[in-house]
Amino acid sequence: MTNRRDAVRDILVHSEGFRSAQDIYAQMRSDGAKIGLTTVYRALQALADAGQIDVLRTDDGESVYRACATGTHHHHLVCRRCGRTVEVAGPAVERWAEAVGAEHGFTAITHTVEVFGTCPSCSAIASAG
Amino acid sequence: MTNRRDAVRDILVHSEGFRSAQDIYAQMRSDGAKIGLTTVYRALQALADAGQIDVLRTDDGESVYRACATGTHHHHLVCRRCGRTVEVAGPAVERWAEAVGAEHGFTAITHTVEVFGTCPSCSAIASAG
DNA sequence: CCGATTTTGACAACGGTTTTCATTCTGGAG
DNA sequence: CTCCAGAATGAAAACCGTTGTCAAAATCGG
Repeated sequence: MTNRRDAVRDILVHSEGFRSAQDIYAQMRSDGAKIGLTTVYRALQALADAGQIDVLRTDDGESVYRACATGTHHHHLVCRRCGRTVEVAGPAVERWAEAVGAEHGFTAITHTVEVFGTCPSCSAIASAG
Repeated sequence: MTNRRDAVRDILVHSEGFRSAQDIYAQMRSDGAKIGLTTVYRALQALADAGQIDVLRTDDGESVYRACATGTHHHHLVCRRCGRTVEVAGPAVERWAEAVGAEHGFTAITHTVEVFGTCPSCSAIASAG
């Protein structure tokens, strides 16, 4: 039964930004779901393995997950204040990464790129307050 | 006394790629140094705070450190096989990150970029073996 | 040398993640 | 429906890197 897995994915699909496993677990429990933390982790791993969600590590070592709109390669622009996330394509970076790798004779280039900033709403709040 | 701190930095300076705290600790002990793991962590934090070393998280949540040649902003091209690291400047990425942020109205843009690949030596080994 | 301050490091605590293992659920066979 | 095998589940323990605690040791100023 992948019932729980679907439930976990559902949370992610309806979330704006990245969510942590514990976060998702807490929400499911407060929604009344009978699910264990273990199962949340397992569902998350399964989804990540299936390429249905993205995973990345925060600076404090927590894994965060997000259901991405597309299955294609892209990066994220994340608001450091509210967590709002925008998916961005970056042909320029892809080319840059390839070029940099090639320049040093490296092959099979991959890369991780994350852009952080303060979103318009949060900027407004910040400058107002 | 920053004796230990210097010792820790020394290890990093003479290392090719990124090293983990535990890794550094192990090496110092096997070199005969009388030092505690706690102190290694503290030294690493101090060095990172002083901007003398770079820190990043591996995919499995471990923090790894590296003494960088320059104090200016740059990124890393890391061999996924042997860990060899090349510091690369990427004006193009900087501009791209700024542009992407601005395009969505985000301010105070920062970014993390890491490029991974297989270095020439390791490529040779791989194709040979 | 003496006291104040800092540094050190063994050990415990922490927190997120993973493993363990007994229980529950599922689906097919009889 | 009952029985069984295999998969899924989840509570609790184990793990592991990291951080905090606190007493002992080193260092500095006088």
